[in-house]
Amino acid sequence: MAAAPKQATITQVAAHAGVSLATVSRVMNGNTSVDPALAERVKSSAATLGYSANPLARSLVLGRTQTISVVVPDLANPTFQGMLRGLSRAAVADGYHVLISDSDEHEDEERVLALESRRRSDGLILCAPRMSDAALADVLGEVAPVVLVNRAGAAPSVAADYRTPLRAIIDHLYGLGHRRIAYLAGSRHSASNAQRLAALDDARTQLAACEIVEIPAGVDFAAGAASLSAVLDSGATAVLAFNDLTAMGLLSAATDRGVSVPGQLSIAGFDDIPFARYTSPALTTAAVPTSQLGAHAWAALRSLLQGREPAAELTVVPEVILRGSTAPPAR
Amino acid sequence: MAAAPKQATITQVAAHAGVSLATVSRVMNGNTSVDPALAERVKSSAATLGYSANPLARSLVLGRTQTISVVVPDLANPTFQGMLRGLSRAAVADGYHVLISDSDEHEDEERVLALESRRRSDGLILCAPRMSDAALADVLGEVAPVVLVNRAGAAPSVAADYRTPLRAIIDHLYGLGHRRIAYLAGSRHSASNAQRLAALDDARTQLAACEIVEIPAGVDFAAGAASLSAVLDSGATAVLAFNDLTAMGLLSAATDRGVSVPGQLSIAGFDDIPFARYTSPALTTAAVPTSQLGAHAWAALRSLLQGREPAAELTVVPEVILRGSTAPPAR
DNA sequence: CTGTTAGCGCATTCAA
DNA sequence: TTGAATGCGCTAACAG
Repeated sequence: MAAAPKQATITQVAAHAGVSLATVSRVMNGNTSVDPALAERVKSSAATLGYSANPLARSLVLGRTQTISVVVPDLANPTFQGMLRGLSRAAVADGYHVLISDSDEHEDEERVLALESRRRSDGLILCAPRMSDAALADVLGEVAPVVLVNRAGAAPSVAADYRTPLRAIIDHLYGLGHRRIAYLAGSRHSASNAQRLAALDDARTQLAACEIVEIPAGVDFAAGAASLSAVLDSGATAVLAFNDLTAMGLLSAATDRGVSVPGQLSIAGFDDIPFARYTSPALTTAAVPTSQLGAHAWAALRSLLQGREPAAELTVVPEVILRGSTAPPAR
Repeated sequence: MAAAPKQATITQVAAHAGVSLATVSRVMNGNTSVDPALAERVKSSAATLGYSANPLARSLVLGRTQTISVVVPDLANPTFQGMLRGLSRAAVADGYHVLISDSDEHEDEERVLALESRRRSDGLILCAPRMSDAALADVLGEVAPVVLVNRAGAAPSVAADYRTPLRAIIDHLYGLGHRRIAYLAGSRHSASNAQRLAALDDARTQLAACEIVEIPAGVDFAAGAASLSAVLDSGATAVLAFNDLTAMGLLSAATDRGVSVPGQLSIAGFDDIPFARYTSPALTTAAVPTSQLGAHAWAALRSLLQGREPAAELTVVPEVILRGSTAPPAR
């Protein structure tokens, strides 16, 4: 039962059809300079023998595998899941296969996996948020063609724009009348952090009398819940959470403590994870189009594979989703 | 920039070291019957040239690719994400690469992808819940060695046990004093459905005066919310939802309608999705160890690849997680 | 212990 | 238009 199914070879088809290997190869590859009658005979033989060319042998002689490799830090991370799906479907639609590697958030593993999987493929899509800039630059040359995801470097990249939608959320809150807003900071090393801080700075300088106080929190539910006291002490009437999980933690803690949302406190998240619409009240957030991000990554890599230079940096802009967790401040 | 990095070949290493191809091959593969001095010279040459064997050429001559393929219906489905991670990490630990295909829930696509990706790998792990038994049986022979996930067939399989934990949840509710329990039915075609119904039947026959009423619902949040009226009309004091999403929908609707949970109604879900612990009250549910399921799938396939026959069917048992959404019935 | 040779299965020159 | 020969890069017989 464990036996590999035996596949017919081109030699067998040639013998069956009474022609040479070359002719079979020509027919299978749609070369027109073959007598129609002969071609038909070959096709029939191929069909009865259930033949199709061995992709390995083909790869070896053609120098391309019709496969791309993808390295992600954690397959269980929702960010990469959507990305991977968009990527996979787009690549499959173009006749490519996808080799994945989960680096388990381990940096040196990232490097090894990238190099190794790249040799079995025609190009690489690299999600390596942890890797140092130096290490990244070092690897990039050895794995070209390569496309980076959510990270800049000496290679084409696709990334989500965090700055624009965060600023849009701030404008939304400001428009509702909020003048003192708290920002629950998450991971400082996150590639998106600089963008978020930039959006905060923009708002501070461009919006009259708009104060934004930064409160260290974290990236998960517990961090959000734990920050409630600090938020209340800050005097803020609205909160920008680092992500939806943090927002939900805060929302949950607020509800437990009898702080009404959005009556006494408005809360906005980021990411639009599937559950964001089901909290009470539903969460205002920004939807990162991860699937689209993956599709773009493939498009960029495909350009590279075809010898064209894609745009150096391609950006997808998350859409702000206004729900019930934000409203005008009390009184 | 799009140029592929040029890799040294075994011929170049041989020339550089002044030996034959065979010797280089022997050294690279750790064959001990090589003069230590020569071996050292070869290694040094390989190092300076940055050589490592072309995996494609190796695959062709060895007849194995050190790669396995995985076909899933939807990469965005949480069930497969954990599975894929467990699988990927386990396979990588054993020096194997993973080729994935997302069939986009399309049955004929499942077949094609399975066949095609299988030819680029040494074995297949197939998640094909939609495929008919006949179509499955048809494919199975052509893709061996193969391991099925969450589905029985003429091949080794790994699956989650839905019956035992569902029964355990029922016992939990019965133990709390509930005697009339509603079951929110989901997808009838689901492979797990028969198991759930079996658990229900077991309970009905083995627990004295225990009524279980079946209410058609669905598999998502909206379906759960929509079933509230039917649940209340049924006179049940506790509910077994098809999955966590359905449970959360019901919980949300109940809260909105002023029905206290677990005071007036106990609710249990299934799956333990990441957010289940963060609802108010937190959800009693059963945690399907998807990552472990993936690791088991790899272990079974590895056995097959090594010529051993693994257990025909390997089962992981979800652990029941008791949280705040279940309690003794009112009064 | 080392080198020579023959494929793995295929695409593609070059002749015919 | 077709067939014979060459090689993609490597491993594994087979000699020496």
